[in-house]
Amino acid sequence: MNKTVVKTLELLQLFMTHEQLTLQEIVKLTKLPKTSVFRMVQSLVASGFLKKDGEAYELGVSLLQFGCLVAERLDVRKAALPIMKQLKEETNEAVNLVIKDGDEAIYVEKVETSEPVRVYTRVGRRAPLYAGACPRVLLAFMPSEEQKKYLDHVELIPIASKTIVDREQLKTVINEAKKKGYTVSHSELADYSSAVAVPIFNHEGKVVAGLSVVGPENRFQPSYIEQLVPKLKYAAEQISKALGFIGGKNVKL
Amino acid sequence: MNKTVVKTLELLQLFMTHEQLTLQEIVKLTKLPKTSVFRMVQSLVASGFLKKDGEAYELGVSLLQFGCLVAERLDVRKAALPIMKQLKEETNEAVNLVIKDGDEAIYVEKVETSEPVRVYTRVGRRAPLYAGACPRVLLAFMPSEEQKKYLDHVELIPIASKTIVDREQLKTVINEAKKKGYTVSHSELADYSSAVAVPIFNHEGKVVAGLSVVGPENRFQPSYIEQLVPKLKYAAEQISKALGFIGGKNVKL
DNA sequence: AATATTTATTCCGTTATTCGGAACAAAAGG
DNA sequence: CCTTTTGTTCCGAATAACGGAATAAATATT
Repeated sequence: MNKTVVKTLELLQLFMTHEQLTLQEIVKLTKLPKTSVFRMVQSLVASGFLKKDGEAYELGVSLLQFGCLVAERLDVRKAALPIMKQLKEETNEAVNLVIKDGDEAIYVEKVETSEPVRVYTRVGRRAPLYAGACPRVLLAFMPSEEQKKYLDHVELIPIASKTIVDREQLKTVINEAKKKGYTVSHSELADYSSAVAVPIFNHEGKVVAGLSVVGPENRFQPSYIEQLVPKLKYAAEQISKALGFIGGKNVKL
Repeated sequence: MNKTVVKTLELLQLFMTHEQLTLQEIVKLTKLPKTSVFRMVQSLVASGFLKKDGEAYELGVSLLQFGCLVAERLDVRKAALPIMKQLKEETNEAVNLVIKDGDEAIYVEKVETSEPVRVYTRVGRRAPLYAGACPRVLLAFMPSEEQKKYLDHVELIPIASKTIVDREQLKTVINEAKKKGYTVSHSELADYSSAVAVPIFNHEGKVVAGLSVVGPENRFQPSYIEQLVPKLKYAAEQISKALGFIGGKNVKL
């Protein structure tokens, strides 16, 4: 592996949380020698990944191009989008699609609602697999050994007021999700926001994505959730079918 | 500057034109020693910029995150989107927004139409500044010395059937654009597609983007274009105002 | 089933490149 | 005018990248 490259790309990651950074600021954040940072930044600028905007540096538009390519090439996303829109029409709630990336969930598509009170999620956002309905549905339906390994090692850090931080409770919730085929979250990733999520399977019967309906907590009462679940399940089924999943078969676990 | 980093990021650029690449294929394309390519690819995988999908490598979802961040942070885009949607409603044609990135134009936003016959442009797509209405409008309104330098050195390569490849003709078209405040293209970037574009200015009176209406060539007759121009100009004015441009003032050239 | 072939990965001595302190330059602030 | 801050260049030392060759793994061929 190539140390310099990894370090340089780590540096680039700083720009995920900082819109603009001056050389000095990068030096402080990375605690790397100024000269080294300078060289790395130069290289990133030369490659179009950063650009200098007056004093400070910011992400280059090349990254926009890459991002769009990735979005286009995600075929779950392609299959899901029309059905997500339909689901939004039926429920009048925001609909999200997440996939697993390592030990994290990443939001790859969203359909916003026009409701005055709504929950905003950003495409590209990451969340741990244990928090939030949509990430957790990925966790619940992942191969059982992998799941076990994850559950044994993961550190449960609170993100919002009701993030599950108890390992046993998490296991219970996951088992319930597996049994019922969906999972619900209240204020796990953001306060006052709730979600209901179901899994999407590919042609091999493997979970490839989670589909969720998200909205303000006060609206997500049990009776309302009961109404949402069949709609979500139907949508997920449609998407899974589009990916070649043969309905009815048992999921490999 | 950091050679290894630049080379590695060059390698990554291969994935803009190739959805998937195996190690072998990368070696052939780059003509670099296998071991070096291997190391670079490993580094990119470690940083989440590539991921291994079975045999081959493909772009990692980290890039989706970066792309979304860039999109969000482009304030021209923020200001333009609602007005672009409105313009689409008025004209029933696809609307594009491009900005300049070095010697190229890059499409940063689009609003699609529901017309059966339409032109598809991908966000993140690049085009030279001399071809297509939208890129050319950036060229026409850029600072005159910079424009001169560009025009003296650029190599005019045909892209579609009517791409302008004659330097003098290009200069004429640019001067016309400056005078009229808009420019038109027919089959310059893609056959049978036409566009009308106008400039967007920021608070300093500098051109920061081009706004265009794109559609099938047969629909874009002179009489139709005459109808489009005022609508486009009005929309561009709105966006420019949102960016702090004080209308009426002369543009710095 | 054994062998050939292609592709991926590890090893390791050589050397080019990165490293980083220090000096320098430029700009901002007192 | 001097001080301070931030960005850029220099250069010898040290390390990290290089790449040929060997190995391993997976595929194809006989």
